[in-house]
Amino acid sequence: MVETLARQRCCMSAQEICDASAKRGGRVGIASVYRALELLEGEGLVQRVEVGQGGARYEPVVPGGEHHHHAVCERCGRLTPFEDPALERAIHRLGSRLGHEIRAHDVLIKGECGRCMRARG
Amino acid sequence: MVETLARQRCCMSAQEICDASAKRGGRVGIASVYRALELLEGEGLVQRVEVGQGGARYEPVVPGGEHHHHAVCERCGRLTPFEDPALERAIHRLGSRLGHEIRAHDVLIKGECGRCMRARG
DNA sequence: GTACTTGCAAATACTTTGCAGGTAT
DNA sequence: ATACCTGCAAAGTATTTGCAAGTAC
Repeated sequence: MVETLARQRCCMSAQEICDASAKRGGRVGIASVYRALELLEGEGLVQRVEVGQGGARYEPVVPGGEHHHHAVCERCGRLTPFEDPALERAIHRLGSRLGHEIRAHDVLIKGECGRCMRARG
Repeated sequence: MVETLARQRCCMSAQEICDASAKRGGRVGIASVYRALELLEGEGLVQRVEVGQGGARYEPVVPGGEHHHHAVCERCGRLTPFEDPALERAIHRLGSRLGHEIRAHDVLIKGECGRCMRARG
């Protein structure tokens, strides 16, 4: 059941995970969702993403695989995932220069999304 | 007085700003701090930084000047600011590729800080 | 006085914890 | 029976809002 939670692709809030699980038959309390997320995050299977809209979101970590970041639209709130090798390279190069381990990193871009730009000016 | 808040250099929590202001004579309620931060953030004079430790932090934005990001130590919680031109370049290049405006961006590095690495293994 | 700002206290939102009941071993 | 997992409800923290009082014009 804990597995069910992490099966969603995109990042979701704890509440969304709870609701989504409920819809597919598995009734879960919000407390259990948080408890499961805490465990999964500890195992490195889920990562917490903060998009500055009150409330964290969580998304599964693909074990050895792709790695993306998020762009959040300041107008509609839509979250767009993206990946960029040059960005990753820049961050990993930082490791040697900085006297700080880079166990994980997160990049958040804020601005208007393409959809809103097209819809308005 | 609103100015007093943003005069601190590093990023602080709302509560820290409140306490710091109180110490230098200006008694401010936490509510006013949040109200001022909201305004200043709207004006682009202050930016909210989320380091995933429950509670946002805020720091003044140097108008045309330097721009840094943060590395947070997973062991001691210490926050280390850093800047990296290559990283900035990578992000700005992203702008053209991504169908998303880049009005602001944030990079957070998580890992053990130099001090902790030296103190332990 | 009218308009605006402020701090306090109450209200909210999100997350964590205590606990009693249920399941597995 | 023991150990573990669960949901509910209570407790906590962070942030926002309502409001009456204070200040500026």
